[in-house]
Amino acid sequence: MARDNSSFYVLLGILGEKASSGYDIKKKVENEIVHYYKISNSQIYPALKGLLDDGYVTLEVKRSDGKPDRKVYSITESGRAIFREWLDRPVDYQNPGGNELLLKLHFGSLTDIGHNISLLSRHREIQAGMHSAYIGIQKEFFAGKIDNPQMVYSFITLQHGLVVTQAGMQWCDEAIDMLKGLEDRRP
Amino acid sequence: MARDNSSFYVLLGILGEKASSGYDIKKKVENEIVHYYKISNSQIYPALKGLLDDGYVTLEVKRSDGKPDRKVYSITESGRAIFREWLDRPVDYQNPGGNELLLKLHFGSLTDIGHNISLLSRHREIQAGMHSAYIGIQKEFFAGKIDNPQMVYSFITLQHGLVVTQAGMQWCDEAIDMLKGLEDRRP
DNA sequence: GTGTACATGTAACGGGTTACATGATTGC
DNA sequence: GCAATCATGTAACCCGTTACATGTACAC
Repeated sequence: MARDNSSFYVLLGILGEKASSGYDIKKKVENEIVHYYKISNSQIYPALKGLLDDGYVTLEVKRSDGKPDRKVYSITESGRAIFREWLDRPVDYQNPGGNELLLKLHFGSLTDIGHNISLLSRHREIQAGMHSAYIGIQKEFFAGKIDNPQMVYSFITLQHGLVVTQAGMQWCDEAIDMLKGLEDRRP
Repeated sequence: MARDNSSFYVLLGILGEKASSGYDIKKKVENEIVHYYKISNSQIYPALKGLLDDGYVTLEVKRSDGKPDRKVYSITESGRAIFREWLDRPVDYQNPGGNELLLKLHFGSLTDIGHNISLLSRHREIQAGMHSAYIGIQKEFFAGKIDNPQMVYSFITLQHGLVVTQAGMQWCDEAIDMLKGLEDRRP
């Protein structure tokens, strides 16, 4: 695949569930994945063309009178394979946005539970690492005095990091528990 | 200003505290603002040139033998004005990253406490709105059965939204309290 | 002699956004 | 008569990243 970003995989993931047109995909993202992912027409349509060129999808044009023609794309075996490969690859924490994990979990049922648990465990570790780093900085704050107006603002941004990483850890724990429950019931 | 993104304002904010070279700015961002902002050389150096052209900064070249020359930039009155104007402008929640609030709070001591409180209040409202939307979706989940493996993953991503917005609200409350404390002591 | 800190920059690329273009049908 | 929904797409732009280019001095 020429371009190797998450949007290609989102398309493949959606097409993996159901053959769809660009329009369908847009709607689906807007209705279901909105909260942590966005996609625009100028990404979707060229990307679909690219996927078609690479043989990851096939195209069928459906004519319907009254409404415009629909170009319905279906995933191929090689498309499924490359998508699965992406799903199973560890999350890239370098590139920003940070929603790649959410995206992969969204499609979590397309791989095995153990893999999703390990994605979450790794995320938990990273959050924990950041959290304890923030705790370290917080201790320095408390060692000095925090009455200085400039420091209050630094403290507030620090506090943000603390609260968010804390919440992230909590979320991971809950999610892992939930998946372990599933795993026990369906081994 | 030709380009109107946060990086320009970060530069102005840093220069507002102290006249610095591009190198100094890079270090400062790496040491102090890392957690929610990154900047690279290829942004800094052209941006400084742009600020100079627009008259928001002035340049003084300091020669030092042994080490390379330092190009030290100082903010001008018009630079301060435009920075202050940015600070006082409400956070743009459209553009992603979502760290503009953190950035503005980082420089919070350069505007008045009341303004920072209102930034935080607005943020709290937005978080609260999202949170209750998530609660609504969660109710739908509980109405049906969550045993379906596909739904577990949707539930997990939903849970992420819930936990994170919850934490965001908590953070806002703490921060607002802190700033109100300051306000009372220095009115 | 190897790496790190100091210091300034450019080129190419990549991914995403906004805005625009087109055009039929349905409901108010 | 106007807006919304269906449906596909392009062009321009913007912001940011990676990688590269160049060169000194000091510490190990």
